[in-house]
Amino acid sequence: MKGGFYLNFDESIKLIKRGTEEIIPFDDLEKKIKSGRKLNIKLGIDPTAPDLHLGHTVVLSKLRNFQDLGHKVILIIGDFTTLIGDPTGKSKTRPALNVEEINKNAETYKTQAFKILDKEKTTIRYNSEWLSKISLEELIKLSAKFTVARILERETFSERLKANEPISLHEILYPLLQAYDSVAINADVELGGTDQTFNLLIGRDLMEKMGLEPQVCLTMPIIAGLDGKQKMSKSLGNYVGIAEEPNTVFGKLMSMPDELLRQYFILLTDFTEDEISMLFKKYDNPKDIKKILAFDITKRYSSEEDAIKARENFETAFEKRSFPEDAAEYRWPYESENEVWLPKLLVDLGLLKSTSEGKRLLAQGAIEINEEAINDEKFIVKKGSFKLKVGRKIFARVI
RNA sequence: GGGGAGGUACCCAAGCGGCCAAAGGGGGCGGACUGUAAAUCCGCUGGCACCGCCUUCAAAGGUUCGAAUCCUUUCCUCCCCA
Repeated sequence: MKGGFYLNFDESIKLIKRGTEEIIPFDDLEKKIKSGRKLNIKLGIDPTAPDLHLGHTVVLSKLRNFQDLGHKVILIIGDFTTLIGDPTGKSKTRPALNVEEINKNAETYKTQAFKILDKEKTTIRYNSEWLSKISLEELIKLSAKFTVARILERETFSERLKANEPISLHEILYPLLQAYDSVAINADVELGGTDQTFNLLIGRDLMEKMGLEPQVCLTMPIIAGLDGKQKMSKSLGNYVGIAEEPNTVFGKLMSMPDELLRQYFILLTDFTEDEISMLFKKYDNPKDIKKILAFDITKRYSSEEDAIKARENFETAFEKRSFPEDAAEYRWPYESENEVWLPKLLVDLGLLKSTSEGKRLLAQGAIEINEEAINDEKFIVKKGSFKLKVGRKIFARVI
């Protein structure tokens, strides 16, 4: 996996195909690979969501495959297109971001993406570089190459139309601009999730219309989030971020639905199909397989040491339901007060949002101090060191 | 440009002068049960030292003892016609 290596044609194709949803058209990909050229592999990045989650890694890992085969990856930061915001999957128009936010997000993105990509083999471009220079005349000529019907046939738009939801005029330009990126860098292959199929195809179309060798569109499945139903996304809260605490990553993965196990293995790890099948044969309890998955992914984005700790933490906190050794430590947050209403303390420690919530949890017997449930809504805590458990997931040592 | 329908809590959606901190569903959280999860059952779900007070029903004003509900203006969305 690490570093470049040589594979013959069939092996290369096999590596590229693993886990993909569609390659359009597959023949063109074969031709391009056969040519022996160093290919331009494009991925467009939306700088609105700085925190990468496992959903993003699916595509990034595929890019990494291309890098390992010696090709050139070009990440395009959509600093210009973000003025529009990709309408894909959105029922609402997005607010535009300002320059500082975009730059900050792009930086965060880069640091996280290089956990997967080979920095040396990655080129980063900002699409304002060429898009901001397009004149109105050029834009008109560009948009003349596509019909309204063609653009509106896309699901996102047609659904919104049907549902009487708004579509702003500028949103329909988005696919065109993304397509223009492909022209600007002369892409050979563009990657994306299946939700990007339409945009990728428009890129292919435009390249052809402008006399370039059209790009191959390669789509990866969109992985379902921890709820097992909707796609993984930060706004839905069903995500596992790669920069999250090892304990969190491990814990979240352990709470995913069983049905997703196989898919996660294929798209998020390097286990081969055979190895995965072996695991399923070897273990009866999906929990054990999940632990292997959680361990592998935690290790991938943190370290082996962290992964071991996270696994231990999980075992003590959830399997044995005892208090984890390395629970986060918190200092008594007051200078003069030596005792305080418990919900107030929880808020001041940043563990809860409101005292009302704390009061509710108390009423539900969800808060424990030194492993003893507190049921008194008016409970006063005294300064000193103690173990605090709130609900199932929050553990803290107050000192 | 003309006519009509709308904007309610995280989301969908009731309410159309007081009994509304606002039905119902979804989601989330907690408890039970488990394999950690799913499914199921029960409970909670604006804030505040909290049997009371404070801020919420697109925004700003107004009517009223009293407004999410009535009036005015503004902003936003959809539909039909041109």
